[in-house]
Amino acid sequence: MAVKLSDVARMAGVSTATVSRIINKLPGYSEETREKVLRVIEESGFQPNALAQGLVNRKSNTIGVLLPSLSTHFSSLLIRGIERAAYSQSTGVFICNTDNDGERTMEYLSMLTQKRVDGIIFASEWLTDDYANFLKKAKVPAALVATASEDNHFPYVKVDDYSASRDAVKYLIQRGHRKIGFITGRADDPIAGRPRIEGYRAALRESGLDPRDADIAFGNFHFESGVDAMAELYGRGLGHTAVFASSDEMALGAMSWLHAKGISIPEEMSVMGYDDTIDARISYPTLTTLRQPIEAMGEKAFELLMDGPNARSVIMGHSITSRDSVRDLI
Amino acid sequence: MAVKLSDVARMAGVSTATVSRIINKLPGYSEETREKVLRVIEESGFQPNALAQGLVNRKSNTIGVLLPSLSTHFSSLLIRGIERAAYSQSTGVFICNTDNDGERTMEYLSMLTQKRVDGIIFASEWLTDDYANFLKKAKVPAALVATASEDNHFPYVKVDDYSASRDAVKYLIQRGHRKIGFITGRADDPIAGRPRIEGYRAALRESGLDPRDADIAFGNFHFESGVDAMAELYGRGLGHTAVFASSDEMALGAMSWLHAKGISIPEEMSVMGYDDTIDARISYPTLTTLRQPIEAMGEKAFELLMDGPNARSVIMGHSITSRDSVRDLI
DNA sequence: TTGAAAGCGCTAACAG
DNA sequence: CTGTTAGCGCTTTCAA
Repeated sequence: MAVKLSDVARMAGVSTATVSRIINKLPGYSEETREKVLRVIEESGFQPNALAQGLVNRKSNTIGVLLPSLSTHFSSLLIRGIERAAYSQSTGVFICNTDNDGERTMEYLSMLTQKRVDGIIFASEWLTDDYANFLKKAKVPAALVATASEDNHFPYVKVDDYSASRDAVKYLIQRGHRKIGFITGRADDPIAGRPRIEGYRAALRESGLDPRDADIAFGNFHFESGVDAMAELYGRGLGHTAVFASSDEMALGAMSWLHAKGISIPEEMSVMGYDDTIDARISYPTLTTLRQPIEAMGEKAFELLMDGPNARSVIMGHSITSRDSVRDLI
Repeated sequence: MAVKLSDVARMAGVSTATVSRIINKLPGYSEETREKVLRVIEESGFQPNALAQGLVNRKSNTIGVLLPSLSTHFSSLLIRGIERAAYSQSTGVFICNTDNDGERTMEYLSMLTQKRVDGIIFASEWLTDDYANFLKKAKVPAALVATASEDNHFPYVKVDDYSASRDAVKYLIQRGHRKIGFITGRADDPIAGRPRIEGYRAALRESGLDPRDADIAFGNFHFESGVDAMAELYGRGLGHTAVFASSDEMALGAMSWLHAKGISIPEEMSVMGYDDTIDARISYPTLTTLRQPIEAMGEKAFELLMDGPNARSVIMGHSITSRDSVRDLI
């Protein structure tokens, strides 16, 4: 069995209370005893049992992160941000891949509350009433990142998807594009779907252009769906000179289709992405994209959790990273 | 305060022992009491405190995963595999990004043992004596994935890097390539460096070709290093018709450089990768690559952990995924 | 089939 | 400055 606090106490000839004070850096002992105890700890290899500590302190120094996918660069960056912030506060991070499955999500929610995590970060996925109710009943602090919830009860951190999408399209318009296709999430997606579609339309309208439904094709943010959507869009023969995709991955999918058809980028077709993950750097040509500060959003989400009840939602700024996939038509 | 087991016991008019038996599905109660207790649990929203359970059971149903990076597809796939296996056994996964930093690694090792994880999976990074000694002293079960250790004390799961590299190069040779460049990790890397270099050389020699040091350029497995290595290799003017890179990411880097120079792939230069992550599918042309079953390796690593002392290391099979980046010269 | 009670490893009054 | 002791929420003999 591992050495425990009482062993240390005995070996050092002091009480458990004293050892506890020392390892927790509380006041109440002489420098002399401190050194002695520390030496015993060192020699014995004592590692306090965090389960016992958590039990009495009602704090596990642990959080959970729920996300719908582990395989996108978006997730990776988010996790990195969260992990970095958590590490700096000595807290452990449980990762939970929900696979977009309601049942898995509920089971993870339950597991995390049983493990008495100090908070839960819910990422990229719409927070349904079911989830929200569970969290409220279990009284687990939660923060949302890159999403929001029905009733706005939980603090969130995200970019303004409407403005971001609008700015991206305006960027293309400024460069002389008039016929702009859009590959995005479904309109019934209240976060990455509808607002971005509305932003796209607003940008066109503000420039006196006419947004048509046929200019839009739908995907699920992953590569393959970008390939398919580009094929569909191009097949409609609308004469687009540029296409804006709602994720870098879908933009790469679009580019892949264009390459395969021998349509040169950006000479014959400009492509713009959304996110600015490393996908945008590894593509050829490199991808001009709407940048979300994903890693910073992850860090911020952790902070929201730590802020407790007085946490305030934050809208992070977006920006445009210009690379080589958009042609200047002017 | 959350409702606890003793609350449930009181409300159901039974003892805590009985409730405990019921939630743990142990024998020793009538169907009638079971139903009553279950109803109370349901109505009260009781969630057993896993910290308390862990304290008495000496089992936390939790593992830790240490990896040097979170931002590669390799990591993502590995985590997915581990998480899937863990989820199926109701165990939580702490992710720990060491950033290839010894100090962070040691701190995480310490955090994980304090949290009394049931095991630690150590990925992609050479297990130094320091780490190994810590694990042995703390008596935490550990398993290695995509790596191994100095003293071979811990079970591991990996592919045979030597054979894999050799097979990849033989594949190129079979397609008529004679001048083959190699972009790989440093020779002092005992896993992804040296063995792959030796495999490369062996393949050449076995075909009567002469492996030269100048045919090799070094990278760190990431995209940018692939770009640089390709530039260097090409600059040497050795007339390569193919280049083999020790990671898909580096292969994409190489392709990016070739694209930029107007060198067509695979017509003027064939490119082959290693891993078969989604990077190989999103590139254009799609990448022919040496496939490691990364996700399965993750699952297997978890199983090794659960197998306890009688876990046996396993070499996973590799294969070659043919796509469009290698030209047939025959 | 059930309950009383000791104990898992630690913290925090409280007393000295 | 230091020790005693009563929990934290659960499991598990042992006895009934």
